[in-house]
Amino acid sequence: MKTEPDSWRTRSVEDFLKTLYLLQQQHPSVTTNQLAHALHIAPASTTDMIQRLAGLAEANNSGEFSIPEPLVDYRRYRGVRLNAAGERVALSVLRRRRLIEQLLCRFFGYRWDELDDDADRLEHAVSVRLEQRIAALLGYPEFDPHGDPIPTETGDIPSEALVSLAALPVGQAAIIRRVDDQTPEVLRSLANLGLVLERAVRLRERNELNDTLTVELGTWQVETISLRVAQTIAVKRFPTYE
Amino acid sequence: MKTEPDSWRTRSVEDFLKTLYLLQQQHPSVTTNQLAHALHIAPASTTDMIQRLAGLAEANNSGEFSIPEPLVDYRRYRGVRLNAAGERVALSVLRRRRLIEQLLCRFFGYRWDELDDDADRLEHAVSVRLEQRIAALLGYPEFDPHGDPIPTETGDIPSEALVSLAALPVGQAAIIRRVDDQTPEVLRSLANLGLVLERAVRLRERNELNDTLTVELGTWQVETISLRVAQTIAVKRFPTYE
DNA sequence: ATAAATACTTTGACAAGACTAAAAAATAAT
DNA sequence: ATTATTTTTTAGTCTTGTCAAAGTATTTAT
Repeated sequence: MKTEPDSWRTRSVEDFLKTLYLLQQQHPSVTTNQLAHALHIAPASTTDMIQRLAGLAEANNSGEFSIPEPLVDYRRYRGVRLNAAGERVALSVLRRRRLIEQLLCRFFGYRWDELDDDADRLEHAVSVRLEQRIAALLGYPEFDPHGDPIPTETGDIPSEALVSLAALPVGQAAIIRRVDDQTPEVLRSLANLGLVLERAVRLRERNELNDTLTVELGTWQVETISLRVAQTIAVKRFPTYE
Repeated sequence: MKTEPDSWRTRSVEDFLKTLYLLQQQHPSVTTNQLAHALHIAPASTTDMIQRLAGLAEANNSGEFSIPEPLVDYRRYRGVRLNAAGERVALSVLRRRRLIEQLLCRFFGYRWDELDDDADRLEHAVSVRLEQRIAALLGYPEFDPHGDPIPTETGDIPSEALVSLAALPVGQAAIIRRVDDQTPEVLRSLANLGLVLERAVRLRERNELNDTLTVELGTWQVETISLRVAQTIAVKRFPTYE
């Protein structure tokens, strides 16, 4: 009876749990199709995976493939959710991913819009030991290059009281902490405008007519961005500015 | 007609080419069994792979699996060799591998006997871009943590005139440049004795009776090692010492 | 209330990689 | 030179992960 640990944590299982976790942040219950779309696999394959992770593997094609315990709650046609065990796994995957992203930025000069490809590939190749060393080398960072929190080894999630840049009152200063958009083009254009993590900004004007916002950066620079993009920028309110 | 490049460079193909290259350093023509043993796969699987890489894929089970051009010369029952194209690929795999090993040592504090597991996993997950950045971060190193040369991007192999520590005349001083043994236990014990890369040593005595060598390290330290191990230690002769 | 549209599941298939068993070729021994 | 042994190859099978197509369930709109 081989006890080779974690042999069930294949690439596709880890991707699945991570993606499910992220989708759950927005929708309380996640549908097969949402998952299939996010994972770029067919709905049929998604159903397959869900059933395996719910512990209903028997009937299917998928050999034995034993998972130690169910990782999701699932009722057919009714969507799927991570249970406590599944969430633990998802958080550990997310931790590794975000540490890798931070490493690529800080030590290898990647821009925040160039991370996806390489992080995807490394994510499943980094051992626990290397993950720990990366965390140490980076000084145990709490946030990744997009400002997303990096779960700790025990599964705690660092957090700050953040609001959307779009929701800031006019005149209020704040510091950019997180950008939820992942589109490379958007990230690049934000960086070009100077809207990067830890940058202090002040909301100068809200133009409801054409759905734009004008913000001040430093004393002289003034930039205009769309309301839609501003909603994806999470900021920490800051009492004084300049 | 999709031109997705390098989709044929799977993990097993890269491992195969790398291993074949290393075996060729010692034996001019490499047998199926040698490869099977080194790769830890069955001889039958090895034959399969050889035939695919030689461009003889048709008859077999292996779907289409198109390789752009043959990478090995092969005559059945007569062994296999890399051709020029295959050697180029092998060297690029080896470069990536050795850069990774150097990175793990220099930035993540791995000892030279701890590299194998993690390097094996990362080897196939590092993109060309990341490989270039690693090389830059490390200052374009010429040798890996065991002293093996790191091929350049153009496939050149840095070299020095080295001899085995076992072949040194008594009294001769030299600098340790490479250790060919990969066994973790041996590497660890060498490191414990102080026999590490770049360390200066002088051969004090050769004891033919019990096949051992005695070497001086610095002024005071004297250590004894077996002739067998000494043969795997490549050194650069050094005119003066101390 | 029922037809149409949408969402989900099942079935069957395929590809890559690896294995076992048995046949064939090459090498060694008598 | 013939037989025995070893090595290599062939043939067939298994596992994991993927997809397409067709069938079933649920929801929506009229």
